[in-house]
Amino acid sequence: MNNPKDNQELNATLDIEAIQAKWLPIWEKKQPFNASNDPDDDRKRIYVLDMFSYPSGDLHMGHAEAFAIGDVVSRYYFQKNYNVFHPVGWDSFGLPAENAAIKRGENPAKWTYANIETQAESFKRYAISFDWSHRLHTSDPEYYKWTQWLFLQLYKKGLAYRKASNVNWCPSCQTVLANEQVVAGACERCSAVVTKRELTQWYFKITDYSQRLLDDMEQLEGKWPERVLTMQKNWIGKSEGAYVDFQVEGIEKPVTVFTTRPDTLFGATFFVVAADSKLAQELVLEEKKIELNNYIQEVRKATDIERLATDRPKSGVFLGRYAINPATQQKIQVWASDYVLADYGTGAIMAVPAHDQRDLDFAKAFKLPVQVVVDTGEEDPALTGVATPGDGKLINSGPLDGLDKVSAIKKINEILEKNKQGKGAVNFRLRDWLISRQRYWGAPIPIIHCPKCGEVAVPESELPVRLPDLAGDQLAPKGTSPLAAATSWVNTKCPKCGSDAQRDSDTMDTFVDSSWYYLRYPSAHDATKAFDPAQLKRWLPVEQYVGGVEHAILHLLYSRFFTKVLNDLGLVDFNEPFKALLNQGQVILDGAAMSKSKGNMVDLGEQIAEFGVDAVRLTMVFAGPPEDDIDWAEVSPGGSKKFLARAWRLAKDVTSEVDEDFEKGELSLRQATHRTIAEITTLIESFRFNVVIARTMELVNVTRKAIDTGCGPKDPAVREAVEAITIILSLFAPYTSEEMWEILGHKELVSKAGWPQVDPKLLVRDSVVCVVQVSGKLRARLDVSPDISSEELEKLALETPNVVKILDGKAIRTVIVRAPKLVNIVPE
RNA sequence: GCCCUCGUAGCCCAAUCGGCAGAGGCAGCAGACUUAAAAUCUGCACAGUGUGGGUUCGAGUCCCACCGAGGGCACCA
Repeated sequence: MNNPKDNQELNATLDIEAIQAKWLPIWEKKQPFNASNDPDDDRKRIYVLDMFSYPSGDLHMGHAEAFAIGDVVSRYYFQKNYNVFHPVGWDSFGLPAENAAIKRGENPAKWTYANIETQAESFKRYAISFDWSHRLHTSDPEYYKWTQWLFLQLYKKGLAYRKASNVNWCPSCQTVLANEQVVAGACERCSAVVTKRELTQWYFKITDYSQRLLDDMEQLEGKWPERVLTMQKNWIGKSEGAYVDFQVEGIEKPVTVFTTRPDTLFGATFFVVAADSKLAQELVLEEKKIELNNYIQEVRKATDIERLATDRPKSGVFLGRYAINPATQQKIQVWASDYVLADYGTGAIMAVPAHDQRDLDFAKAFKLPVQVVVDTGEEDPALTGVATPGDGKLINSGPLDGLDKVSAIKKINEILEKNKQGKGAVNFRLRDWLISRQRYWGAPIPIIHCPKCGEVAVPESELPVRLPDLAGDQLAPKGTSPLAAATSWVNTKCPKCGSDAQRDSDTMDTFVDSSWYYLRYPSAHDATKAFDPAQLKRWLPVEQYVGGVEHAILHLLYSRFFTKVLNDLGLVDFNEPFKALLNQGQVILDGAAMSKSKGNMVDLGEQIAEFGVDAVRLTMVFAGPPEDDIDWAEVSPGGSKKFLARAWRLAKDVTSEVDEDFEKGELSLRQATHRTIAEITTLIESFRFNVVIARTMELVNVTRKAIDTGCGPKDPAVREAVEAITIILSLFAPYTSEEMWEILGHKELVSKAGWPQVDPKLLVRDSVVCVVQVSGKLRARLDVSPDISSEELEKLALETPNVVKILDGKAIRTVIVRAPKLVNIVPE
């Protein structure tokens, strides 16, 4: 069809390097993605946010996936002519910078800000549709000033406090960790085995918000991944039950326990307190003290991982004392054991071995009595060694006899309350958030310790409390904060009384920084306040948040907590920060997470050099549903590259003029185009981007055929199809689509093109295929009008030759008609 | 141990309400173009949906059991 010269021209390959070099400076100059703050701009507004980056080096494959996915959402709303706010920033405090600084003998700022610059350049090259004018870094004093200010607001409300406690200690990071940062007994960051230390630390009182953190999830239902909501629910861990008071012989005040099974009170045959609790020390008889303390020593030696092993035999010490079961008036032994936790409930339990496996294991180990009080129909736990925690009829329980679990709980709670021996109660697994860290590269806690006045808040006018300029060995971990050794910084005057005082030398967990950054973005450079209420009104809450599931119970829980606190303080007028959440998966290789130590890293820069930015982005989004992991060994960036070149060639083939009247175009291609647009619109809004791309590929194939063997390159329908393809591709492949848009003769950027309008007339089909089944088996296909009546369709189906043959004169029991798509004939 | 999600072609993945198992891609094969290769274009083949039951006119889709994979929680009383 074409002479060889033309052929060469038509098969020209897309020079990716060249178009990247061509468009990057143009975008840089035009900044097409800045949000409008014009009060008269009445377009719909939308805040699209990606979880910000930690500047540990250049961008990697994980960033490439997450930001490619977030960018589809952002660019889609730009095309829909929304006023989109899609800001960028860095979570730039944290340990990796500090460790690098120690190695290099520098201040962490140097490494941090160099990495930020590298990532910023990479983000630009990767063509993420950011509004760069609101850029922030959490390690800037202009930012952490407000982190400190927020700490003080919480402090004033009694939501930031200091207490001595047995805390998680990471021996490798040389700092304490929050509960959320301990994963299966190991440090979330470095995987070192976490140990316990008795230390005085700062906490945020997140437990005050347990119930609300649960209740408000109702707003997120359906808009956050189910998995994340479940994880948060589990983490908050609400248990309903009762407090029950036990008298202990020789002790004045009763000891209270928390139980979820007050109905089994008559089966409580012994009593256990946490070995490492104060309570154990109060209850232990003098002559048992040495034994108890030896035991505690033993327990302390065990790591969390050993402690958590479920097959570990129960251990404990009899404290020499007896408690009185308030229901049976029986004397029961009081023991101390490490299977009871000091910081959950009251640190003491009533043990019901018949109906709780842990208690039964303990009873077996120390030959304590077992009393069945619920008849579950199962065998006697004392004989089988298997506790029966299920529901059944209460027995051996006086007034509770014959009741089921729910009624028994209700009744015993009434009795306890009447006798002032207890009451119904709720307990949560969630612990307060430990926020102090014994490291340098974080926001200093704005508190001064005065020998006369005690804890004194740094006056707001003196914020920020800047970090002193330390470097290299000065930052080396010593088990206490490096700031403590910076004497000229630590030593100060008490703001209240003026006497010699010392600054708090701990810094805040970096999760504090990230708990409010989304509030800072709209007024990122406002030096007078943390965030601007007018701007918050304009943009918040975040409409669509995009990020990894690894933050399900860290950043996402903390941010929800912060928002609720600020809501209570009257500083924000919403109580959930992120209306919708999209979790992207990980990029893995050969079924395993990529890691430097395994040496199976895929380098993003190399992938981009080989396939181009667009092909890498397209591959990330086409690989599968966004939340699935992408195994880079199983996907084909080469295929993406080929597809993009194929699409680009379409643009080159179009020979009609820019202002073509599409109405004059060939009908079947127009219908295909409009059907694709209609379908893609709903697919994008449900995040099914892989299917969007598949549909686009289909349209490319159809258009190719139309050009080569159909209506030809000059038909207006071809231009319409290629323009639609170009605009759709602009969500995934910014460079290729920009180039295509220009080839098509447009002067504006493709990001300003606007989402193509669907003409409903073109969605109507003049005939559809109707499936005719006999007993559910496909027997014929009919071409029918889409608005055919059921009666007519049934008649047509019954007349179909093949159907007549299959039925063979048999009587018909029923005919199911789903006009116009299906008829199912069921013979007797 | 408890809870959740998922098992569709050699591979990655599609399949509104239960209604023709296949849209798209990778890999494969064949052809066209080419001196040849690459590139490009065209065409082809491949599974009956992890297994066993059940509900239904009809099940990839709903229910039950089992197997397998992934994830979460895990001495939280």
